[in-house]
Amino acid sequence: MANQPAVAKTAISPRREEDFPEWYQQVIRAAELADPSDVRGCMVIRPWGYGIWENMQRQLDLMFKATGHRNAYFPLFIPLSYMQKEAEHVEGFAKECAVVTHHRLDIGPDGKMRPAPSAELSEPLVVRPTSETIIGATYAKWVQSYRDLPILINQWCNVVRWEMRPRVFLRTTEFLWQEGHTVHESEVEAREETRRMLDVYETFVRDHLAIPVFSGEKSESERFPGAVQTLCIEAMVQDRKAIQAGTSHFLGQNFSRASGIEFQTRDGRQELGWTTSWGMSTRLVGTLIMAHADDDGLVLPPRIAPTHVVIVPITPKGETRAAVHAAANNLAAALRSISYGGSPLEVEVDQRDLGGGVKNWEWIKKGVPLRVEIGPRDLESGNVAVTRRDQPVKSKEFVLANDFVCRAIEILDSIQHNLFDRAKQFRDANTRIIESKEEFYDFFTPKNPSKPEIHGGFALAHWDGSREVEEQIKSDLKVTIRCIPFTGTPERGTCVFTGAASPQRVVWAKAY
RNA sequence: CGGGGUGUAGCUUAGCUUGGUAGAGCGCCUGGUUUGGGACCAGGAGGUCGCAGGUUCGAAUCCUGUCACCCCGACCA
Repeated sequence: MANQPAVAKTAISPRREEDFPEWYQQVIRAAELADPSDVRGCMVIRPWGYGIWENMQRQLDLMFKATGHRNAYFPLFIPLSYMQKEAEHVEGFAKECAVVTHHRLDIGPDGKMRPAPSAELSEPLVVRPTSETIIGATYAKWVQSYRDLPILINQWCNVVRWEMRPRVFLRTTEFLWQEGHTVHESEVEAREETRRMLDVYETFVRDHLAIPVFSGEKSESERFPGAVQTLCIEAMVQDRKAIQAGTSHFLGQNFSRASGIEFQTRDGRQELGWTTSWGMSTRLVGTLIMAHADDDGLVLPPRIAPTHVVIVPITPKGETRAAVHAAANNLAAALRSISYGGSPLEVEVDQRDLGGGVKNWEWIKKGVPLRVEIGPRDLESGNVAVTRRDQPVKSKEFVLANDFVCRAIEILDSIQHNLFDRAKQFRDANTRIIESKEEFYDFFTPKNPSKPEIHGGFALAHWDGSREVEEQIKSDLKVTIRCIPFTGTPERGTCVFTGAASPQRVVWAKAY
């Protein structure tokens, strides 16, 4: 007998605990979500990954429409002068802007193509890192009266931020996102909008991505450049780091002032509009991966999966092949007639002439919620073998095909809830109330500094509100305040670092 | 932009010290046996060894330059 390996073979290597960043890359590769591109910092989003993004878009779009928003599209290019309009905004984005300076190529003296010196733009164009400025300039033309308000617009588009250290989905130079931009008559209304859209994100991430979040406000140092207030939702992924899953900004009158969004009020005065902006991006795909995937690959919450059920026909003998395929297709048809989350169940029959094991493992790595095998033995019994992706790989269950059809939605819902519960349990287990500086430093210091193990988590600790403390902690531990959480009953206390008064606990963590 | 490292087939890589113009595993293709946990047998395709120059009869190997990428620091959805 050969030696049993110490740990079961996993589809993804290394495992999460061995090397989390490398595991993440391998999951993306194994699940065929995306490829790194020849252009540094950019990615090719493959159909399986794009399918997930499309489902995110579809669901969020419904939610935006339901809260009164409409889609529009604004230019990719922003005149350089627009970027200068809001001082903090310029400072925040200047270091990561791609700039277009020419509008033609020609052949240079060395015989190679180059931007034609004769075709230099009189004013350089910035590829949008976000669209506040150009949308603001447009809104300034649209708004004259309080009757023109509110303006509630969203756009789906790509943006470019020239990042030093790209990582697929998490931090790419070009990424896809959604940016909402609204103008309101009053501060109260704009603040309500800011909070409403954060709640939309929280609901979406909880109910569709099965990820629990802390929602709250950013500290001043983490605020969006130019915003008065930045709200966010913060998730914990499996290496216990925090990741911002969505943000909503109350911009006050800063961008209105910069862009000249002015309107006549009900009592005849001229007033600046109150604006908001809010966004979430393809980063959520990365968040989803790091939140739920395991050592065998991706694990998709059913509500966001491009395919809910994959049927794998097992056809060992030639004479039963046709009958097995027919049974598989019948089952698929029955399942497709069921509605799930407002549209038909997505069912794939994998008829490729490959071994059952090979096919199964491919779907495991892609994270399909339910796998169903139909083989010759099932033709008479009417059974199918069902495996849930949230259960161990070999936990196959034989059930009557008809029963499975009846219970499919129930099982998917059960997977959805199980993934959420699992993620919440993980987060709660790694969220610690911390009362002293020593405890805090201990929590965020790995046992093995040369090759840090997965450690830390969320620390709920009192903070005196000073920027100095934030900077000290960041430089000592790379830990930052992820948010000042919304809480019904703030618990007063004293800062664990300075002993000064603290109005409430804040969430600290290492972050992506 | 500072410090360190690496470039050989789609991926992981051997060979480099001691020059003799490429080998493996996985993947891919063909045929067959298979198919209910990643199968097997046989055959096959794929590399101007990052790029440019130099030394040499001869360079993946030695020298010079250059480019790219990775890791660690400052920035970030």
